[in-house]
Amino acid sequence: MAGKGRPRSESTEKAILNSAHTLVADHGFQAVTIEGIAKHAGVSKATIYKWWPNKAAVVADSFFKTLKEQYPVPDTGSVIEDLVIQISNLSTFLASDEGRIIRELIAEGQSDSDVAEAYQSRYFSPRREVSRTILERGVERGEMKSGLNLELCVEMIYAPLFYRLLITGEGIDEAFLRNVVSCVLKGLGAL
Amino acid sequence: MAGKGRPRSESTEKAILNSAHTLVADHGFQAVTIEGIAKHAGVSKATIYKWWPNKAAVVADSFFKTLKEQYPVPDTGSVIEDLVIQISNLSTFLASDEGRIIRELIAEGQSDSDVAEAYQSRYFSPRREVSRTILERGVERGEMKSGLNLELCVEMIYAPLFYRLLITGEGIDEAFLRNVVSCVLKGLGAL
Amino acid sequence: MAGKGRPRSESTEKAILNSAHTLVADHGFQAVTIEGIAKHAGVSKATIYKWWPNKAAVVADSFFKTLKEQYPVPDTGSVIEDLVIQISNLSTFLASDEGRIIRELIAEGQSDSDVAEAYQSRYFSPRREVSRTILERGVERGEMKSGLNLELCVEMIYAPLFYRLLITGEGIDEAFLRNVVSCVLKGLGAL
Amino acid sequence: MAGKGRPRSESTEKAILNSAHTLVADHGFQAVTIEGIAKHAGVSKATIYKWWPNKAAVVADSFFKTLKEQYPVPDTGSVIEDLVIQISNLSTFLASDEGRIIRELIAEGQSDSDVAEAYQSRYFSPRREVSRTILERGVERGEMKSGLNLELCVEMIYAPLFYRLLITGEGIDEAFLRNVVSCVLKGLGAL
DNA sequence: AGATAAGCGAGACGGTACGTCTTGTCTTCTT
DNA sequence: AAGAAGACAAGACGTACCGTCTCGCTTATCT
Repeated sequence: MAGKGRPRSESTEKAILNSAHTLVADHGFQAVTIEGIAKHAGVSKATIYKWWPNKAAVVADSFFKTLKEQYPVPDTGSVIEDLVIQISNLSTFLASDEGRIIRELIAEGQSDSDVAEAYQSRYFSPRREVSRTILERGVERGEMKSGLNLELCVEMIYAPLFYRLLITGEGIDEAFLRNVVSCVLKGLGAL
Repeated sequence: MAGKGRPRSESTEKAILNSAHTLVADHGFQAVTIEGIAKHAGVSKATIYKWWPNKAAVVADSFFKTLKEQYPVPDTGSVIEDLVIQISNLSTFLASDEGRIIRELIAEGQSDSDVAEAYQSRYFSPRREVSRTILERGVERGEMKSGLNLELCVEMIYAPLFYRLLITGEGIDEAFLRNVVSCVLKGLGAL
Repeated sequence: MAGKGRPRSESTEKAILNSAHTLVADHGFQAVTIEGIAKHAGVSKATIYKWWPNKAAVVADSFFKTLKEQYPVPDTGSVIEDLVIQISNLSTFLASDEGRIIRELIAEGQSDSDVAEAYQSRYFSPRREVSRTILERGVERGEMKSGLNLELCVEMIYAPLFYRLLITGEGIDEAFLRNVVSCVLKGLGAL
Repeated sequence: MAGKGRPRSESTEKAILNSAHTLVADHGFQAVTIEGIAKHAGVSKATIYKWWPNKAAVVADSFFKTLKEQYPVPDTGSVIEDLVIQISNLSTFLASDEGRIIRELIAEGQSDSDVAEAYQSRYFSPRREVSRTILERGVERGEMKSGLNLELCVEMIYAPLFYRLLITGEGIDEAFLRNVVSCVLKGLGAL
């Protein structure tokens, strides 16, 4: 734990991430430049390049570090209700101005696997885990049959959300989500 | 109404689109530049800008014009089989090197609505229409109940495909597609 | 002389050379940057780099193109007078603010042989030639003996000038120059 | 009053000067950086900046401290021979790889008066003093007339050397130096 | 001995310029 | 007109040094 040399400045790091976040939220990922982030943060470009390899990495970091804590896992006693609440929260966020960032990160992830890895592990995995927990709780409670392919179940519930967000751009309302959830549970024979 | 002056050169347009396609296929969307396309096509940059507003437009055009004709609509007599065949063809293509282009166009579409509009109307709509036809044929045949929300049905069948392609990057095999299709049809009460 | 493509803009070139000259005259060679020249000239950096390889080349060009015509070759009938007049003019210029530029170019020339070549051929050679002409005229006139090593003569007359300018920094007055010229002519047995 | 605190490390100073000298000898003044010297010497940049104001100061110091002792003052009994020997030694050194450093320092001196002052007082003055001594000895010996302007004499002997080194780049041989020396002595009426 | 003070290596940092690259527009000549 | 050639302004790229700044450690002198 040598710790030689001047230690990294926390305030600088924060300034960079805050600036990145602000700028991307205001102008979109494409329009933001490292140079712009540096200027906005009152920081040297070299300092940014020292700690992050490229714009996507800074923005990803800024996004994930700034993220508010997750919503609490809903627990109404009904699997369908719980799932609808959770996914509804998620989709509200993803459709928001703030959420535009992650849509743009997903876009970036198509050609930068580091970014893809980042949103997978830092964003989606934890959220999928919550859905899984809800499902497992339903099985324990006897509300749902056991022996289901829960992975597939989660996947099919999340998929239409992203399909609308990324491909068709259609709006997402609770009725749609409710339809999706009940269709998947019925279709997999859970109910 | 021919118009005065020298007419637009067809060979030039072809050269541009071919070059765009080749270069994107070889190096990826991000790495390709208008300048590169112009050089590769032996064409002036200004000529490209005259007919397309930006790189994405050229690449989109090159992609859709180069596209081979669609597979014939499958007709085995079974809705599930037909759907699985169709989606399987689609997913095979999307997962291929060639298909990487459309994944990158989807990425680009997150911040360029013209591109989004383009792949919607020129690529996905026709394919969704095929699926819809298959479903309608099933209803006519009495294989499926009538009165279903076919839009939702198509959406839920396509969604997991793109979810894997764009978000998780997981591979797609026929078993997965078969699961998805039967789950959706069952879930919506079609069978 | 094909002349394809947009021709090089004369006004741009002039703006660059003028800016380079102004800035170097005002702030010195070291303090001037390509970026600064570009900004001052209202020109893109790339345009400068397109036509000159580096700062020294631009400055050298700007210096030599801006140079007023030479003083007329003096012709008083006396070799000594003529030489003193010519060298005096030269040294007055070299010691001036304007002349600081060429002193700095000579400095640059120590590590950039292109620059060295430039001031040799574009500045000093023509001036040495004038001195040589004066000497030759003296020989023709019978004022000086023939058979002298004129090269050496010119060299020894110019040398003390640069010695003071570059090494000792001492001022140069007419008396000094007169001493030098008469010493050299006497020393080489010209008189 | 030795002073409190850890004393300046001699080995560090030596390492810095040695590195500066080596690097400048190998790559030239322009290509050398403080950062490079620090790295090569295994020393902190801040330590260099603590004791020297800039690169030129370090290099000047390194050059003058590393300098071998001067050649002994020649004493053949002939002023011309002594002068030729001395100047020949000097010019051989200045034309060498090692001597390139001082040429580059002279260049630097055009825009940094501290450097100019340094080579004046630490390098050229002592050498001019030697020439002066030779001349005075000649006067004492009766080999030369007295009442001469010795300053001018020394100046005119040194000048052609530097003129060739710095301006024309021409080589310097003994014959040339002999010509110069005898011309000057004759020209000033010393002989 | 303990306190005090400076020297020093390591390395972060803001700043500035580098030289390159691409964009989108323009000007000229050719077809 | 259409188009190739290519100049151009604009501005970001990622790199390199500059000179300054913490750090923590070392090495002395002075209580």
